[in-house]
Amino acid sequence: MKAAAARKPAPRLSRAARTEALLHAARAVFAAKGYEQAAVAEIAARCGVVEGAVYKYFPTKRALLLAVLARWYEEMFGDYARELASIDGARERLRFLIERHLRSIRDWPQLCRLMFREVRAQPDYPDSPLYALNRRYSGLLLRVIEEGAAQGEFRADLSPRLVRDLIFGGIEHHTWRYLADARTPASRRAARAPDIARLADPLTRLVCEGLMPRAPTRRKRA
Amino acid sequence: MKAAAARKPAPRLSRAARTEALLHAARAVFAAKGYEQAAVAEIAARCGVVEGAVYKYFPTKRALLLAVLARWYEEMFGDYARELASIDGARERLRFLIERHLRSIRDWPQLCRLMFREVRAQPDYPDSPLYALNRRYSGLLLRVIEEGAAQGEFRADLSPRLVRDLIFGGIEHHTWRYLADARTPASRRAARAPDIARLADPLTRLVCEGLMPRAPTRRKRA
DNA sequence: GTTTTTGGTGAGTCTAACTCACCTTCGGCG
DNA sequence: CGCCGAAGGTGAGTTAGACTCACCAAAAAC
Repeated sequence: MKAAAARKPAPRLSRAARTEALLHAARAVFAAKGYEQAAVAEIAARCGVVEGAVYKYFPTKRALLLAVLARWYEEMFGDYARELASIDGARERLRFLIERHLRSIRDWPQLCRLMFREVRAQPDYPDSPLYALNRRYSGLLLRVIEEGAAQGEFRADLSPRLVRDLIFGGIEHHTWRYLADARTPASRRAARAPDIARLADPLTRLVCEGLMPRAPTRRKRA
Repeated sequence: MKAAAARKPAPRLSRAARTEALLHAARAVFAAKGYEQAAVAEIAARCGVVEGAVYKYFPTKRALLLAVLARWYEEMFGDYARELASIDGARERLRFLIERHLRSIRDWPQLCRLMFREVRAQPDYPDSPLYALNRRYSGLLLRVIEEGAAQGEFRADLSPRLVRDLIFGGIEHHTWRYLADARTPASRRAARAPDIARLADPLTRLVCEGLMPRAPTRRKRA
């Protein structure tokens, strides 16, 4: 009772600083509660402001979510392209991207889940900046597949987009249980994180070599 | 003005008949509007009853959704197992299930979307009857893969579950744009339905043979 | 020191899921 | 045929949370 339901005086920040604080708090609350269960009032309270203040910075709750995720995307995939450039061979590049994708899901299951469930499913998604960010990201994998096909390391009779979607969709589906459960600390105990070391390699093999056995598993020597 | 905002007299149905009518109306409304945009009042109105009446039959809006989808699942996959039994060869059975899955998505994109977005992502899903139905369905594909491996037609060094998830997840991801857009008749014009004939085969080839070229594409003769 | 700009407030409105006390019709039973 | 209990249906609530707005006060501009 020391605060005695204290009325809030008023801290005061610049627009940039307040935006930063709101994005930080919003990420935490969205990650912990999911979109619908998250209350704008709680995000505001964590910054020491009142609910109405949030709407001075973001027009809607949804816009706040999109801003949180855009920030995360930029943090995350900032230097993927650079790292990728230092890897030789289509198959090795493929494996790298598969492993990175798995790692993103393992490390940020709640934000991935928001991306999959709240953003990608909405009709306004194709026009949002997040769509552009996602295209840039998934374009990395697409280009690896296309280049692999152009140089004869991959077969050229399959749509690169189909291959890309098989990989991303397959990973998402395989890790879905973890994505759905890893919300509260309580449930995270039950949901075991995907073991990247044991997943990246079989996945790469499956995509590259297929389900049917190869006669002597001949490996091309460059 | 001919109805003059007519007050509703009162039709009256048995519990079974009213439940049926509500499920029918709810499927239409959920399919057209999605879960959040669907109003319980509208579902009720389509049956000529008032909103409160719905809650005599279903405890929550969500329970109504689950009942709608459970009904749909049962309609849909009633005789899959039987049809599947008449097909020989793991690869052919795989192709059959891939094609059927694509067909379900093409024919019921809105309900698939509800399944993916509203049901599967919820924490109560693993305890719901829908989860059991889905396990039964996806078990068909899993068993095809396992049997194919047991009989040497498929390689045995890959987790069957990983293969299954790659297929289901890949299909879902590849058709996502259609799933997300095919809601209103207006938007369905833009979202072209997946061409099953042009998708089932490459998908089967990709999964079976892999991304890397095979020397002479040797096909086993049984 | 005055004015203007802008961060912040708190008391609203609005919508839609859900509740509840009551009404009314139907089927059974003397 | 008339009563009565059960069950379908009603409509006026309650509640929660997103969003709005008129106003205030501190900082910045002049």
